[in-house]
Amino acid sequence: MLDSKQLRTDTENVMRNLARRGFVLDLAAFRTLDDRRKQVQIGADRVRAERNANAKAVGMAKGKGENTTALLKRGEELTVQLADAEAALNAVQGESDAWLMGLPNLLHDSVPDGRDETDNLEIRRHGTPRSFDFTPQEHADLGTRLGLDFETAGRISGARFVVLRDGMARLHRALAQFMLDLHVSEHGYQEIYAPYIVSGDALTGTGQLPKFEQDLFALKGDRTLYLIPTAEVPVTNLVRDQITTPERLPLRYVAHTPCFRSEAGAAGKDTRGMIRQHQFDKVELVHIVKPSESYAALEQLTAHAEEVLKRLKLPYRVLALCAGDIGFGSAKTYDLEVWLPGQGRYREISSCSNCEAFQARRMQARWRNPETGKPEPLHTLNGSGVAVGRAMVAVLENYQNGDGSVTVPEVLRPYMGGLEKLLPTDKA
RNA sequence: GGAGAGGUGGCAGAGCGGUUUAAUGCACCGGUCUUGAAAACCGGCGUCCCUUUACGGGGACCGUGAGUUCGAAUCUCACCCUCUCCGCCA
Repeated sequence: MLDSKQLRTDTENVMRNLARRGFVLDLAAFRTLDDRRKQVQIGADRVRAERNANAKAVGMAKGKGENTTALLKRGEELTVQLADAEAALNAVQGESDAWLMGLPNLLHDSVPDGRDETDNLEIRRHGTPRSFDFTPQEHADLGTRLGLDFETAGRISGARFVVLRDGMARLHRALAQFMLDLHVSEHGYQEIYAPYIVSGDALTGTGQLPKFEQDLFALKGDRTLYLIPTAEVPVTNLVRDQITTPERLPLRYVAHTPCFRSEAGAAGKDTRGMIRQHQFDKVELVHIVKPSESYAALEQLTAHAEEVLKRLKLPYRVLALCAGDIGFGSAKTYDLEVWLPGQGRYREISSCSNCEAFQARRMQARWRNPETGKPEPLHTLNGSGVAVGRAMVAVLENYQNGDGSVTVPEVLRPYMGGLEKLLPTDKA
């Protein structure tokens, strides 16, 4: 959510900024709506003030034993008037709020111009793609004899699910454990175990609702709950409705959770393999910081995610997403793309965003700024550190051998009982 | 699932239909005193919205939503959450 004061006083700049995303702010509609809201609110406040004064007068008159007939009659009139005024106010306010909730975040000045993913700006590369003396396979082909079982998953759950067996299941677990340990022991994060099912309010706080409901799995029940699409939702909401003292900042959280996405808009994309699933695991990093520190935090968070790939010795590059490709709630985003030899290209494995105050305003997450003495919105950041399923894809493709086996990356061996190689088998 | 208790400002905690629409304490900020600090004393101190150049003024908020009433933190109903006991259970 944008700052409504800024929207009113600095409308031209807000409009220009949003235009960089390709978002057209209907200035005239906003002004009309805002003026009407103001007028209706002033009217309702005035009626309510009179009603309050009248009610108080009734009390005083009764105390003195005076006749109250006229006052009571006036009170009845005012109550009717107030009901009308409040209904009008609720309608306008609702319209205004809905409109405000639908606006994306403002972009940071450093975000490059552009329309779509082809305009994203490469910032740096790390590692050199390995050269093979055989044609590297894609993970889905390579994995069939290693324990990646899409067929069985299809029978149980349908498309875009996977069953992992033996070495694959263990490798998957090892990756998550390794990442978690790195962030907790070396990067100083607090480990969080959080709910995988959340309320609509939590999702509104982080920005998935109301606009992106079609991407979520909703649960049937008396009240609507949702499966989390990312740990960002429960973990960022840890500070909702709180005023955090400055001494506690910055907060750095890490959580390993499954993520559930309906991928409603991705029909036909990446239908083969583990790249795009309805259910996948992710180790998520969240920073809650003072506004003045959020851009330093973004660099730090990104570096923490990169460290995972460095230790796994996976080649990757870092992109600054362009204005047209950046997410709804983010002011600036770096994507990490890992090299996949089977596909012969870099694929997204992490996305690190500074949401500035966008989420904090929606969820009333504040800190008391000692300079002003006032509660002010915090800045929130999140990033994958990293996606477990895609990391596994990257390990399989980069560490594959000509005989169909896969070498276990050194840093993962302690998590796999010292195992050095995953061997193919014909046993299902 | 059954029975009961309860959700009030950063925290604790009173108020249970009006005539101060939130007492009081702690914490916090400023001042007096002091070499300095503490204590004591004095004053200030919630969040959000609207309005005003400013001083100021108005409104909302006592878990959430609806209702009763001229008037609701206070009464009624529903829901959410917390705690205690019982049952079930990993």
